[in-house]
Amino acid sequence: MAFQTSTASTSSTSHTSSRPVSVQSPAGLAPLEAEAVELFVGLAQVVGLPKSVGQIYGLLYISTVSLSLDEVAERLDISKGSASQGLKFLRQTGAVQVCEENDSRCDRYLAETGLRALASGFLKEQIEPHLENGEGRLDRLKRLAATAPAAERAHVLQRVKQLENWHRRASSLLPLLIRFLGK
Amino acid sequence: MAFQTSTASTSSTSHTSSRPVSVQSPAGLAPLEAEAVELFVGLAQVVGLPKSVGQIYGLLYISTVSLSLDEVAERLDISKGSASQGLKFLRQTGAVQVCEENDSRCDRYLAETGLRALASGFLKEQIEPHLENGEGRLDRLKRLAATAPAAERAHVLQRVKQLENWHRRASSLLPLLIRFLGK
DNA sequence: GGGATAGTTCAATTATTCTTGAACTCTGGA
DNA sequence: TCCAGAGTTCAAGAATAATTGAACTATCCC
Repeated sequence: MAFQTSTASTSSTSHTSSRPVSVQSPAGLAPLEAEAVELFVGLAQVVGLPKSVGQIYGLLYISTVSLSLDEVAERLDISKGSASQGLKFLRQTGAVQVCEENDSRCDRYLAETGLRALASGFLKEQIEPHLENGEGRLDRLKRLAATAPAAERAHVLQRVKQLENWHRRASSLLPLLIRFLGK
Repeated sequence: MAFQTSTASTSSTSHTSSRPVSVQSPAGLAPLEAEAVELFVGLAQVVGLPKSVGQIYGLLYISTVSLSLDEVAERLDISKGSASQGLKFLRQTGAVQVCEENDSRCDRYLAETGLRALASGFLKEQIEPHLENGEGRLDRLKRLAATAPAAERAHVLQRVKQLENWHRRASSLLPLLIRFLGK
């Protein structure tokens, strides 16, 4: 639950040297950024996502400007590998976007901040697949239930029916949820 | 994602010997039970609960009769420790109940099968705490945002306001969800 | 009390998941 | 063509979480 202890970065070109606390660009997070990152790390854990994903999204969420992969990795003090994977995931779920109007050669990222987009991306990627494969499971269960010893059959079939009911409700809940969160 | 590979139990008193496949009482799961257990193991993973919790609930869910801690542990081939912890959790969230009308000395368990009870127990235990401590986080963030460099202040305050909005919505969603799933 | 059964706890082990970093691909100059 | 920067991949290592099993407490019955 802690959050990465901030061992300050190693190599930083030291011109002008004096930097009070709240920096605006290079490696190391300003307190505000650190707090935002921490908040999203917590959120990530709740929904079962790796910490690095929460860190990355948190940083982009609070950032005033778009950031490149390298900047993200450096500021959060995580490897390029993690940053790459995290950003890939966030792109896939629609939680970040590659910034258009780009001067530099590399991609720059911006957080998508619409709750609807975030939630629906997450639900589609993380929940829907499970609901779908649940269907197969239920079918198998139903078939097995039909062959159960007579004494138990009624009970067991009732349970399977209840599961199917749950499944139906969960399926219908998804779009409702998205609507509730939408705009 | 697999589910415990079923290494059949070691010591079983072998009278009458011939047992085709679908047994009705002692250690080892009947195919129907195994399928139910597997289904709930999957569900457990989705919501971030340990596999053993899914196994235990799955077994109790499909079971026609109440089961004791020892029976649960033996049939699932898990340790008493796991069974104890898993059952404790399930009791706390209201997903299983200690069976009244009890002949034997030990406690016997029955699955609670009302979707509303299950969902609200889960949400209360697993989600609500995070929402509450989120409040503290938001406050801290707000305070930091107020001290941000002027150039960023407006942007940052806007983001914080958005987060507060999300938080409000999530809070109001919880009771709605429970209502939707209820009865 | 003494012995047996039921259940809990928790340190050590085991399993799972995340992160790293080096090797790799791709692309755009020079 | 060759180089340099941007980004990806994935095996190995580190970090986390779950499970075991043995020691313990509590209770019931003789």
